[in-house]
Amino acid sequence: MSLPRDLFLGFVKLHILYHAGCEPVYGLWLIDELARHGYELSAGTLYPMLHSLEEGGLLVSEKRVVAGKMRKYYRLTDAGADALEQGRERATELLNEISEPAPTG
Amino acid sequence: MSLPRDLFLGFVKLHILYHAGCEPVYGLWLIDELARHGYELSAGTLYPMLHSLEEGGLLVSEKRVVAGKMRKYYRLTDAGADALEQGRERATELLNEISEPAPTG
DNA sequence: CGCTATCCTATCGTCTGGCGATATCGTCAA
DNA sequence: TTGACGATATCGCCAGACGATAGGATAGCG
Repeated sequence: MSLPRDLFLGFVKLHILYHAGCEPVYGLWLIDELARHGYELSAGTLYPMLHSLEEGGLLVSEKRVVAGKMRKYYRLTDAGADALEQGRERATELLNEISEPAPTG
Repeated sequence: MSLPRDLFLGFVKLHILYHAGCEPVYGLWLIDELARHGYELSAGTLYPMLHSLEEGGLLVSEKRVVAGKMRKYYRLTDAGADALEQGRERATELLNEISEPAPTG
């Protein structure tokens, strides 16, 4: 059985921030990359997500024409790097906690 | 600067599942416990969350009267344990990935 | 006994956001 | 010009996050 999606969306965003920190990324590439990690999102989910991340100051975009196609490349901002770092810490803390054996019952 | 909340809500739910797997938990205790981990959520956020988790079959509840007060205790179901396990894996994978040093720029 | 404080859960109204489906835009090929 | 293709943008609906507030049960006080 699959998990409710809302459990994962934060993870997805963190992934996006990370990739945008490695190199400029664009929509369809992200959809593909995330699918490789098991997160299947449609364009109707990803693009608004990107927009809100940009609006929130975590990403900045820049239009480029590649092979005749317009692409919007997103890069991580300082605030985005900060958010990613906080996400890292939170995720570490979460894993530390939930990885302790839970008594069944 | 604080992160957008939606980055964290999945983490919060995983925390809840974990705690519910350790021992039966109830609303206000969770609010307190989560606050200790830096997640401040109000009752209006937590209770509907609990309800939807139960509706989704990840938790089951049981009413108990403690010190004269009615409390609804939530425990993890098998499906919930499964979800938690998947969350663990995802979180591990996420951390593995985003912990690699990202080339600046 | 009634009053009030306390503890805990439930819900209302609003606004945000996830989603599939669809529209749109720019370029290349013929 | 038309069509195909790579990509982004948006519409419309429904779920859900949120603060605020209500509800309900009991204990303690007088």
